[in-house]
Amino acid sequence: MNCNKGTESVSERYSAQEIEAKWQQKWDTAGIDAASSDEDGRESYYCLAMFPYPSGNLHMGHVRNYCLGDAVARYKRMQGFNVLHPIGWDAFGLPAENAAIKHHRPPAEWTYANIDQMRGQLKRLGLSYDWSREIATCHPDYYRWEQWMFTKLIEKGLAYQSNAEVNWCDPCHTVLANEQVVDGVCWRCDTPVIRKNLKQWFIRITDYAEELLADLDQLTGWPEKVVGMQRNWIGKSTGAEVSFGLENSEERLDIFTTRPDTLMGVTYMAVAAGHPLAQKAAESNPGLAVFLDECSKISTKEADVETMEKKGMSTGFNAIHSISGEPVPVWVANFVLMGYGTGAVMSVPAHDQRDFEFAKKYDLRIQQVIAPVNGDWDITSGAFTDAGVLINSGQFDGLASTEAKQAITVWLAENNKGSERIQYRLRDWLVSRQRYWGAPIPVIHCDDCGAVPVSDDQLPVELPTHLQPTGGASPLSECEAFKHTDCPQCGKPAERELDTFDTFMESSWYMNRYTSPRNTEAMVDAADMQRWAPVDQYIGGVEHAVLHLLYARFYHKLMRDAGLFTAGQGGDEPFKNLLTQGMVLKDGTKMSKSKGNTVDPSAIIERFGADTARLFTLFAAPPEKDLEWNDAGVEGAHRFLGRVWRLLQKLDDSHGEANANDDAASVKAIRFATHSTIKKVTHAFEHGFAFNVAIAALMELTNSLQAYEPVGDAGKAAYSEGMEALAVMLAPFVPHFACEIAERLGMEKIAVVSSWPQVDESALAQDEITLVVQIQGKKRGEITIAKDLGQDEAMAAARASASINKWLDGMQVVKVILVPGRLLNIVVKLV
RNA sequence: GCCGGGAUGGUGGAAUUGGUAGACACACGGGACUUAAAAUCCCGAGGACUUAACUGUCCGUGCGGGUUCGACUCCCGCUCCCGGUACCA
Repeated sequence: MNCNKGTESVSERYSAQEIEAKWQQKWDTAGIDAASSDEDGRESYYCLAMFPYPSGNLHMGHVRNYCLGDAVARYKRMQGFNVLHPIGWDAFGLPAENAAIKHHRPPAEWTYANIDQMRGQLKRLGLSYDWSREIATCHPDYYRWEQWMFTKLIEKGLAYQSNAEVNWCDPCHTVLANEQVVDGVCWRCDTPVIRKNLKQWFIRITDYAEELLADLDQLTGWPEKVVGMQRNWIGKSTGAEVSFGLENSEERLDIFTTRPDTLMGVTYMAVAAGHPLAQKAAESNPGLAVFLDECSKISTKEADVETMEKKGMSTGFNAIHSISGEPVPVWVANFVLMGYGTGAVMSVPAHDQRDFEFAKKYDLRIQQVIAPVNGDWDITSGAFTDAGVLINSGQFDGLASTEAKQAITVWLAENNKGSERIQYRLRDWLVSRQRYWGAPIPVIHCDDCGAVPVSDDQLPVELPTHLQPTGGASPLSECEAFKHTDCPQCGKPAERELDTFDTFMESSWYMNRYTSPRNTEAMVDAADMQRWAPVDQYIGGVEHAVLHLLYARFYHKLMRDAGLFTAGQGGDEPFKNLLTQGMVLKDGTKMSKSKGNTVDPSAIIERFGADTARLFTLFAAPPEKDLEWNDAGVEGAHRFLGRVWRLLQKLDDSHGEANANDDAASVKAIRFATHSTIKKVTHAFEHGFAFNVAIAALMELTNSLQAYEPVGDAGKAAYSEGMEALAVMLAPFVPHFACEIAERLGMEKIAVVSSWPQVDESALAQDEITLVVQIQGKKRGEITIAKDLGQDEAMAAARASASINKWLDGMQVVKVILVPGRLLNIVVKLV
């Protein structure tokens, strides 16, 4: 190694801290991170990473998310796009209230302090955000538009009030979030939670179910799994609504079923504990009243409801079978929920496994009405849940399940006992939260006029920010100044709604607000939407695959339908491409404070610099997979930067032009390395963002350059070419470092604004190729032949190799498969 | 429970989407440099057996089957882990 030439730079070691401070200042001065509002001929590109909840400190999951986004944003800038890359704070939410209780500070104080802290950390990472567009959702300038939108939804009938159950803790006198219910008890006082019915606000997302489902087809830039999860979540099913009569009553019991073909197999009905029929039965049945009370002590979590022991009790009432007219006992079951559909289901134990187990447990009748098309089914062994042929179904006997669904539904409709019905699993969006730290729901309750939306000129309804939560009832209920107001309609004294919005409300439209974040005239500006929306690349955790992403898609359509922009201006969908990143794990589980397995990004940055932190998080795993944290790996990333740094030593001041026609084999090899790396790294940015592989390719190029001894002008030029390409391609990942290298290479532009390198195809041309030779699909050797040779020549070359030919001895060649440029597989058999 | 995803050396991962399994890195071992250490550089390495030999053979991508000239990749059946499950965000 030629160590003497570069003695001056040897003494100067790579110092991340100095370099990073220097370049952050330079970028800031140059203003290269701001999205340009001028028409400058560049195409727009909107890159968005999910904004953070300001929890206190940046964690590694944030670092990963934002480094991914920054790599994309920087790459697109280098490709010549005018890039919008904003950041802000999802600042309302439960943790702020919890912290407020713990530290006796109002949540606003805690939240804003965290924002300041985390903003500093993001800046220290050198992320190329347009800070002039920063937003915080807890600011009235932001949530006023959400309140405005809600009043429009009330006017349109898209927002409404209805009863819904919440987890209630009696001693704490408060509603508990699902997260605060641990094994059925309150996390703070260990009291079993009970369900409480409250009047709450809903938004009719079900009105948009069909469009939300249909438009999934447009989302070709989304991972298929996310599209599939949304499709399942919406859960469209076609079935029948069936109306059962009740013995000795005028009332009816309505249910929905996806299996009308099994209707003749109904042997009992099951209703929710909260169903009027159950309540009525309990009045004269103390045992049942006790059971209903027990049912109200399950948390509202779906996982709890579905996995608990299935229990029931008879109401003593009978329903009348819609077709047969036979009496059918009505039971109360703890797994039937009020508020999902009609709060009642028909039960067919012969053809539904849960019903089967329930029937076995309580010795209820099992009536088989579907038989397998081929063979028999032992109905004592379990439910037969497949489609088949109808039996024991009177006039419908012999029909196949699909025909029977149709026939029975038609019969029900003709006899006024039901109809075909499309049902969605998706339920309307419950947006009320009985919490303080959220956007106030802009409604005033008047004794005479009812729930009246706050008028435009009275918006925003500002949340008092000085209140102190205690863990009990919402402090808003004790804030007289907030609570009391006048009815906008009749002027009489009235009370404000004390609930606040679900924080998903804020995160459902922030992507659009970034297009005109300081707009005081409207929620968004149509021209700005035209320019930037939809988001070209959205990046965030898989955990948001359903809820956040579905609500945001819905809200986008609400905004469109409110006339804020047209489909042409903002698209029908808010996010064109989606990258779902995996979590950051340590010791196999998600990093979290409670588990004590967190790694503080600041400590890494302090020790190794931002570029090392960035490089490691991008290199350690493919973006969509979970990333296992590894301290040693961080050191490895840092060492890599040191290796590149030392490559500078090999350069002297000659900078000739690289020439593709230079025939020196070593020049050709290094140029091949350079240009194949450009190809690989570019491919990573254009297809799937496999940055771990892109960085591995850059490491390989580094290894090649390190092993290369530049000789003569052509050699030096090829070396410079490789170094410059390396510096520019490193810029999206380790921007400070790349800029410093580029500057030291004497490049005219700093790396972050350099244009992306082009592949010189002539440097990739090869005269000879290596083919793997397989016999019976097992690798037996390699041959190197001229690239255009065919199967016969390849066979000849294979036979010429002794180590290959020995496998062909005494064999008859049956078949030869040549995969051009890859392999030759020879299939043989004994002669 | 239901929906979705995953499993490849000691570790993180790669494999041009059916064509050389283990790129790149971490950890480890050996060597060079050094008074020494750090840093750096060079070399080695999936496992088993075998050879004078990095010779050669076999096995190997969670488990059990299948399709194919050829399977980490496709199909069927499992196991375990992770995410979501509507009030954590």
